[in-house]
Amino acid sequence: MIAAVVVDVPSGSVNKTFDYKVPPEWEGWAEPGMRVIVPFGPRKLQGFILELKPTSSIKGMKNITEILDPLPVLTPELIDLGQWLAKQTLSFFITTYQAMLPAAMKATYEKFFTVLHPEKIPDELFLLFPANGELSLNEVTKQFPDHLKALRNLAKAGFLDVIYKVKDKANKKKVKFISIANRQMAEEIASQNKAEKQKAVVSELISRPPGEYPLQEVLIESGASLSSVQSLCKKGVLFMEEKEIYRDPFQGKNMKQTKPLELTENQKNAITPILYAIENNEHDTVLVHGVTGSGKTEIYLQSIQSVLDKGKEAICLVPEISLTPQMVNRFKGRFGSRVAVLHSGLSIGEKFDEWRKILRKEVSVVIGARSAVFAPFQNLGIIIIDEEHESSYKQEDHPRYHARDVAIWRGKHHSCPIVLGSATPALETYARAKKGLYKLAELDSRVHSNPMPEVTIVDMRNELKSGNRSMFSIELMEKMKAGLERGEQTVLFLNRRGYASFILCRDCGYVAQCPHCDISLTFHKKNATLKCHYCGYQEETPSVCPSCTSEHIRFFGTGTQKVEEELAKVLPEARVIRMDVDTTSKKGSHERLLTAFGNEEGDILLGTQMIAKGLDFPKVTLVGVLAADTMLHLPDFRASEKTFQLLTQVSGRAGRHELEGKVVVQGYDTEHYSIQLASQHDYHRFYEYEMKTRKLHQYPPFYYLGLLTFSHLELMEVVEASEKAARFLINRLAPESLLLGPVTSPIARVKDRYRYQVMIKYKNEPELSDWFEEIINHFQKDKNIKDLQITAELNAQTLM
DNA sequence: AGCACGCCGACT
DNA sequence: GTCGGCGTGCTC
Repeated sequence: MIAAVVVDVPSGSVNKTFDYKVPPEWEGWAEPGMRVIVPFGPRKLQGFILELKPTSSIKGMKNITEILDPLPVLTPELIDLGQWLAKQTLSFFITTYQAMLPAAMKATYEKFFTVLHPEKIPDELFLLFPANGELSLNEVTKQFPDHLKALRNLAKAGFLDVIYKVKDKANKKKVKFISIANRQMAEEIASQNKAEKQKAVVSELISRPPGEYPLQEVLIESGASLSSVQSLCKKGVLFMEEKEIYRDPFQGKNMKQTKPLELTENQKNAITPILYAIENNEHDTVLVHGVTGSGKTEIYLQSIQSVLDKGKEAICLVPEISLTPQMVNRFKGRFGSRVAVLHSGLSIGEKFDEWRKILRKEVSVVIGARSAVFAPFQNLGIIIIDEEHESSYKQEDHPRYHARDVAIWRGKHHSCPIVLGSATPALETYARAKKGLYKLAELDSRVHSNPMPEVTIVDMRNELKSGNRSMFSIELMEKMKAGLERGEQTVLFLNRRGYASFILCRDCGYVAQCPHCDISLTFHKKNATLKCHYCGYQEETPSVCPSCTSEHIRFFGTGTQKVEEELAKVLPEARVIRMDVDTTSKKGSHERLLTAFGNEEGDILLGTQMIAKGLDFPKVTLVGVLAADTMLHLPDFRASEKTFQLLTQVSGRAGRHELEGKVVVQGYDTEHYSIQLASQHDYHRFYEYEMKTRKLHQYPPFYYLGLLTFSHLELMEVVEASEKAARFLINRLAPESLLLGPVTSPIARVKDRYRYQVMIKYKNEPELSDWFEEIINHFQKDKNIKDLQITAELNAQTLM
């Protein structure tokens, strides 16, 4: 039997399967989707079996070295999905398969020297070898780099052997358990008056119901040490066993059991097409467009319930789930231990454990971030994507997939519904729904029919004119004070995107720039440094302007720290909880701060993007947006859409329960339609307006956006390469397609590399993927241009 | 991606 | 003469 294997080498020249013989003893065990170790040249590599076949035309095939999994880790469906995805995203096969699995399953490689002819090895080198005879090349490089050469030469001469080892990153967590092996002996020891420690251990176990207990726990309870337990095991009184356990990130947390809520008329209408598709095993994509607080989550939960009732499985995607422990609690509360949670806040090991629960069919619901869309369920009944417009559903490195596309692919495969939920759907999504490609369910009122919060827009230019130079408008100040007096809470949102704190000279206008990238440096107060967010370059903050030596050089822009300081001045009695990258970098701090705010240990929650979504606190009656328009001027055709979405999300944090909510939006470009329409909670008018703009400028959803980006240290090289690519494409594109460029990228230089791009706006170019591939291959082979980097995207979300 | 093989410059 | 620089091409 022959196995076709993709190997763990992300390179174009080996982006195919290699045939290996399956040793007879593994026939019947080996299956497509299993990870294996195979010899590859002189090395050993991890790989995936994609296919088993009886014959092969390859001469001199080698044997598979080892099979790593007892069960396939990729289902046949995922194997197909990977092929499609590789083509779609112009990625290597191995890259797509690795993206589907938890990081813990990726291999690490290590080389070792072993001794073949001891008599030929000088003593000083011989001494380096550990007892097991395997000397790690890595260790040598680190500790005795001087000996490296000698060892290499000995290997070349054949006196040493080099062996290659493939290891799993995966560490199945193991814990020792003890139990009573012989109860009669145990009771004897417990009644004796010698060996106090042993007696304590045994008594502890006798006092418990029969069964196994974690060693560590018993030791602590009895005050004994490991040696007493070991001698008891030797005597045959106790039995000790190592067991694989799951790390449980939710250990010790009590989930309140929740019951399905009665749906409103509105919700019933929305859930009908979903339940219909579930009932009839039909694929359908349903967009649930519901204003904030309209009860989308309850629709998700009840849809999932109906999927589970049919014996099927469900995936629910949420953006960066660690941001909403509330959401996890609701799922765990409804479905208990049938839920696995996959999000970026978990350690590699924790993610691995959650994932294994899915593979072993120990759970039937997964809630998680983007990559959870690959959960290896085999009987999938629904995929829900909450906040479907979120840009985090698009992976920004290879494979550059969009979870929405993957979900729909899987929905077709399993004949099951895909539910997209949002208060502010992506324009693409809403357009498809209107066209009838997706079903549209509108939820236009909040569950408790409490009104949408009243939004006031404040033009900060007027504030400045009337002499208010603080960062809070009179209106916002008064409302904050009033809320404080009533014992209510405020959320202050600072939109920092496109508004980094940069250094500006007030005399000559000099702005500190990164010497390696075309971008201004960001001021970090912590150690008074200027940092580049693209390449990590750092320098000290100058005290005089490097350009005109003026001393009037200072940092502009508003950081959360600065807002916090200002708040302390104007509202000293308010307790402020600040949430930003600085205060949430430690694991769990995020949740802790939110819990503190929920327990009313703070009056004002001040933060950036991370507080915009999903928070639901009854006492919040005021939301302040400090700089609503900073994103509008970014070179991004989605700027208006993103601003509208963000303002709508933030406003939605106010007045979700009995108390009425108010929102104050501050900005400088307050006439802008995305600010005006967000304040009126009018998605539909925003949609109409924005669609006109997109049509006018020929952007998505009217056209797909293909993007080729070239980068090189030499400007001339990128210009030439991108022009060549443009010429290649222009002859092939359909007449209604548009080719723009080559032009410099919005960020013209990153890490000293110049960046040029070619943009293709197209409606239907089935061969574009092939042409992109051809271009990439061409430049890869071209020996006249070295070190040219090309990235290609068929459906670019941004131009940066 | 690695690694071997192979062909040219600077050393014992 | 040889050690080692990196350009080239292959890995079932």
